[in-house]
Amino acid sequence: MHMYMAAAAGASTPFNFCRQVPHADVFSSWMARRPAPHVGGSGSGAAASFAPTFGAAALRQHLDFFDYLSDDQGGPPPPAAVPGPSFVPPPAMAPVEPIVPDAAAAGYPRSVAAAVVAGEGSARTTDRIAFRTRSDDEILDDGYKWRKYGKKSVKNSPNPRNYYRCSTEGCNVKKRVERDKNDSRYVVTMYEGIHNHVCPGTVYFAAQDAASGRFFVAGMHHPDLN
DNA sequence: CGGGTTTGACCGGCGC
DNA sequence: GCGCCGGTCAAACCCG
Repeated sequence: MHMYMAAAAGASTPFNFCRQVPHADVFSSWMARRPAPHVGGSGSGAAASFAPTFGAAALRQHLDFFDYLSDDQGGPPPPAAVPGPSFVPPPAMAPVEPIVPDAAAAGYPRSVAAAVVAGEGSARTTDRIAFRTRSDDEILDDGYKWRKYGKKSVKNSPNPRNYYRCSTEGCNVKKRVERDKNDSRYVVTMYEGIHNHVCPGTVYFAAQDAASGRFFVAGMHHPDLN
């Protein structure tokens, strides 16, 4: 029999959240509904790896907050696809607003957005994801450490847009945060890139070998909970 | 003193 | 070519 213990250490999380925060269920619900090719340029790995970290329980929490991004016109089309025939939205899941490709939603140059809309994966050079949460606090604690490098007022919006970069050396993940111009109760967050480092504060579970008594890293998730 | 924030300047893409 | 706009830079500043 193994004895498990938690060790404070980093863990390689493929996408941008490494901590279960009140906002995370929004992200995961969105990930579950989102067609994989839009999630990351390298494929569906991000979605597949992310889902176990934020499970069904998370999906059932914090229902009053929302879901997902809006585009600059505020009238995105309905979701084009739902990944996997077996996916069933949790009964209490908050209504999900229509999904549009994140590049278009994030206000990227029209050429890039159009390429993403058209499914031209080669046109994009980074992974981008955007979503919207109802929050008084614009800074959601996603477990990573961010450094603000810019603030800009954007046209047609009364709210400024803030620019953040991952503080970890060598990691060029960025995020933009701004209040929804149509409803300032909501915060629109857009991530760009994949962290290339472990997440500060993520818990590893270590296991002890009964024979030798030695500890070893068993993974990010408690084996009994897998 | 080191690291993060602020903020005006600068730059490049895009539309006209 | 010009102007607008979004994104980034970097110096000054702030804070623990």
